[in-house]
Amino acid sequence: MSDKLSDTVTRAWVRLVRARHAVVSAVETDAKEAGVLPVEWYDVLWDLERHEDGVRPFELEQRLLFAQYNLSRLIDRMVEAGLVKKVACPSDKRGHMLFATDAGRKARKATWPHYARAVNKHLGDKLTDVETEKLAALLGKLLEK
Amino acid sequence: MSDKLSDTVTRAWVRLVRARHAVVSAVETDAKEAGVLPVEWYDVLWDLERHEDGVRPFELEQRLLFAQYNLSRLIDRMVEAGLVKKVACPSDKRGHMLFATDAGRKARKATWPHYARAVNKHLGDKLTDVETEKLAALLGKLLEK
DNA sequence: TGCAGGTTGATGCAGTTGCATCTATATAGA
DNA sequence: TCTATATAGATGCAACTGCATCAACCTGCA
Repeated sequence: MSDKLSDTVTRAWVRLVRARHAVVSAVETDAKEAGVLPVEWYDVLWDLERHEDGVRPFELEQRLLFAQYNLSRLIDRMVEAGLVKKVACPSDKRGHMLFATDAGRKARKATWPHYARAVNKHLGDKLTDVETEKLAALLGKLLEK
Repeated sequence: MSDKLSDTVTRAWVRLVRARHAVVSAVETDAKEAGVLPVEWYDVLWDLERHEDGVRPFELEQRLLFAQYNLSRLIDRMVEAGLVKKVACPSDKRGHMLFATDAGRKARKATWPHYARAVNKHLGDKLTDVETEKLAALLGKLLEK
């Protein structure tokens, strides 16, 4: 393991940070202007909709890479906002199951086209299909092991 | 501009967010364990070292993509920590010039090998040189205009 | 020159994050 | 069964971020 960084690796590192920052902040700015849900809220709701039988917070934590204490409070806010429902978990008294409420489903649905548009604009439109595929593949390698 | 997101674009978007998160948080964990400077501190110092004649905060803001209010306070903390020196700007009484102190230079230098190792480990070693080059090129396209 | 509008940087405040720690419950093993 | 250890989730506190706004200063133009 070297203490030297090649120029190539350095460039990839810097650009990974910057490109993500550029894309995410552009998308979030668009979302904010449209007055729709923040990305994390969207992601949580989307996960809950795909798992209709209820989701334990720790599952969400693993799938969406949240810090435990952040997720705990995010869920509180979403419950407060009426988008998520918390139900005591019958099989584990420490925990609870989470469900999207109707309002949550509705809000997510209304949010979706804004994200689609923004992601297309700030990411999809800047690359050809082949390039996008390649990018996803390379990023995937960074996520392995 | 479509309200539909292709699977490919979606995958690239998700992985951009996750890969950056995975790499950055792994690198920061290593840095924290080693007790060296946080990345933003490193970046600021590095920029100051490369511009020996002093840097205006707004330049730093543009080059390193900081929010103005965050940078303002980050600089205060770094001045407080003795790593950065603030000098009234002779040509513009609103602003000041920033310089790295000797302690700042020393801290940055001590930090460097840890980042190099961590970035190699969490990014460089996961891709071939050609792949890294390609990744940097594709990410670069996301940063254009 | 004098003023309108822009730029630089700071800051009060509310909301969020990170860390450490706590409680309650579950589970594995003596 | 009883205990030790692990896991799920919450929370107090300090630090940080985002927003809005401010004061000071600069610049261009009438």
